[in-house]
Amino acid sequence: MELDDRKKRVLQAIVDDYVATNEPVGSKSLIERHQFQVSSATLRNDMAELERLGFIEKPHTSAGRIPSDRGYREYVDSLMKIDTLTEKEQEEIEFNISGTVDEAAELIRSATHTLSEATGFVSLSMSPRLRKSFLKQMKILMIEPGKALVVLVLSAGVVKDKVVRIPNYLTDEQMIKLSGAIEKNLTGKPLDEITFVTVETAAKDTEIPSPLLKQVLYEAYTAIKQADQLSIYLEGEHKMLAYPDFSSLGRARDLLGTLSDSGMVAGYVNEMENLAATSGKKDSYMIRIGQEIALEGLDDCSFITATYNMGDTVSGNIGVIGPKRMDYSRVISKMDFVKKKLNEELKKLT
Amino acid sequence: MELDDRKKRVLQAIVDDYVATNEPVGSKSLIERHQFQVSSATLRNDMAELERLGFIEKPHTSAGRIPSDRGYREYVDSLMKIDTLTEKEQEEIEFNISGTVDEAAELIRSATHTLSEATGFVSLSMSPRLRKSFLKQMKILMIEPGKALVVLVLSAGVVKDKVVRIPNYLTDEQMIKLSGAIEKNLTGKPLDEITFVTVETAAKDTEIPSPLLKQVLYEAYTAIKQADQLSIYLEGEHKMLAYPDFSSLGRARDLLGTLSDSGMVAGYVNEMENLAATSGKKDSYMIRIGQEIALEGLDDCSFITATYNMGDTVSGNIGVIGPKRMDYSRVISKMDFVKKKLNEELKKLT
DNA sequence: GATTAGCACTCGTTCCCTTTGAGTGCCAAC
DNA sequence: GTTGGCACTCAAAGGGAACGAGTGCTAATC
Repeated sequence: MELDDRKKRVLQAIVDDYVATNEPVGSKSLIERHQFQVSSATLRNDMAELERLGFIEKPHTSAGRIPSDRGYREYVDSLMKIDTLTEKEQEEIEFNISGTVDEAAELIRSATHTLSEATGFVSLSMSPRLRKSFLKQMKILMIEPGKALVVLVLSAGVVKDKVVRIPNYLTDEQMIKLSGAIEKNLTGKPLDEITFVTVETAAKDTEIPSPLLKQVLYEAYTAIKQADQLSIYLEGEHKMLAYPDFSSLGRARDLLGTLSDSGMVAGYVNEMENLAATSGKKDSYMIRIGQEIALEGLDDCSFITATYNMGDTVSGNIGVIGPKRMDYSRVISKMDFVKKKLNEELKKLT
Repeated sequence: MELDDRKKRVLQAIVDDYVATNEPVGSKSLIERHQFQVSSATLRNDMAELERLGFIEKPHTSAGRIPSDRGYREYVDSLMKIDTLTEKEQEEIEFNISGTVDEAAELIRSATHTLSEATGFVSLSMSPRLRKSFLKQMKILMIEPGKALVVLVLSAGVVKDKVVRIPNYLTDEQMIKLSGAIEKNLTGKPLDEITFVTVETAAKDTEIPSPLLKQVLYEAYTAIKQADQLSIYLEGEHKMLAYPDFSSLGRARDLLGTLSDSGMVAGYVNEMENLAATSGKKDSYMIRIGQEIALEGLDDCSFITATYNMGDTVSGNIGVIGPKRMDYSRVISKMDFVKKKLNEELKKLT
């Protein structure tokens, strides 16, 4: 059931006006603000039809219309045109992201910060998904008797480490031999193919007594697995309080409560990413609107994410969470630009 | 101008009632809820006097009284009695803090989490102040040409590291020689006594060409200095929205906005700590009430901190931020218990 | 001199009623 | 298919009365 041209224009105008004013849009104000060559009565008919089809809805009988989730969906999928950033906006973003930082994690964080500043919304970033990266180096450093530091250098230029407990009477030499053996056998293997058995096999030809070995191997193994763990960084949560969409304390609380559970949000972003990857669609961004977001308290939000890349096999996400009554075009173009810059800077690091 | 006994009791009762009900307290309800052997008129006289002295105030002419900042101050300084936790409360806290964690940072974080859960307020922790800790080990690991990892093991059992850029043509051996030399000369020195010059001197007898050396030394030096940097962790900000004290969107926004600037909060906590240290007062906690807190948007909050210890020379802070209309006794006793448990667990780690 | 009963007064809160106005749906005419 | 007209709806804004918890003050009492 395709919408005819005028209905499309009407829907577009309603979304635009509602985003701009936060007031339900009536047929009359639509006529005033836009060049429709028909009367308000005609628009009223169109609006009744749009409502019947589920694109717009009424807060109450005698009010104007507001877009439904489906209406926003139609808008972002086929009605809006992504606008380009001004020179100044571009410069601001560039200035904040590029520069002196020379560690990936810090770079990603500064991109996230920039994203929140530029949009005025909550921004987020996921740590790079390292399961496809491979081991380049592994060192085990004795710290003191019973304690060692496992240092992993991964292909994406990432360094991870973890303090582990080891048997007291393990010597420095044994440690070096062991890490050498593991390193030799596992270098080049993607993290997600490393299992405890792989690690055990790798260490076979060291002449360390087996019970001792087992404990250290287990620790080394968990260190490797931990490197693979996702973490999320959120910024600007408090900015949501500035939007009238969350002026009710209850909504605001639900929203911030959910956002404070970073594990949950991380899981959701991950899910979005997987879905996008398997669906084969190759948009430069993913978007979820209102009830499409399966997180409590985000019914009035939209959730937009994009993917950044570190080398060939490693990627992560950045994203924005804002009121669903947002200027999608601006937000998307800003996020797109931040992503682009971030990718460029990440490339420089490797 | 000492308050007489009855006035003290009146002030105490007003704070207690106001904390419990969030309603301005009138002379009549005071008589009803407490066993005063005098009439309401007498209390009215006392209240007028307490107001004149600045301990309580009226939101408007025909309302009851609420404690002023000064009133709360008097209350926490001399009126309240710290109550003890129930078995169950203690167990809950113990359960959450002790356990399997064997890294200090994680332990501190879990204590912070517990603190927020137990009080229902915002909790925070500062990373340990490492400037008084000393270097135990230093290793520089080659990662790839031009990149190395500086690993520092500090006396408090803390491990810090940083990826640094080094000249491309520096060899592995040179690196080992260099880190050996630095380590040998700086081991046992407190971080805050290490300057660039110290590092430079330490490396003197390596035979590495000087311009090369300079860059690496500078990187090593910044790595050491960075280890000393304070960071803060905040949790439970959204919980503040649940309190009627912040039911006005504006207040809530100011509060969360300020809390989101973690550098600022960290600076403030640090200042509190320094002040307490120099003033020589040896309370187990520090407390700031309302306007005493020099941070925007925290006028209606109280800020309570305590100090945890890692070894002899290293310490950090944990703290709680809640509405100043809080049950101080409960919060303080909970924080005290969390601190005690945290200290115990930290001791086990070393 | 401290305490008390009594009383006029204040002022935020609550409730109810009216008015306003933007917006709607529907119908008959074009 | 489009339009002007019209009756209808309903949230929001405004006004005013009644309420009531609380106050300060005064004059009497212990």
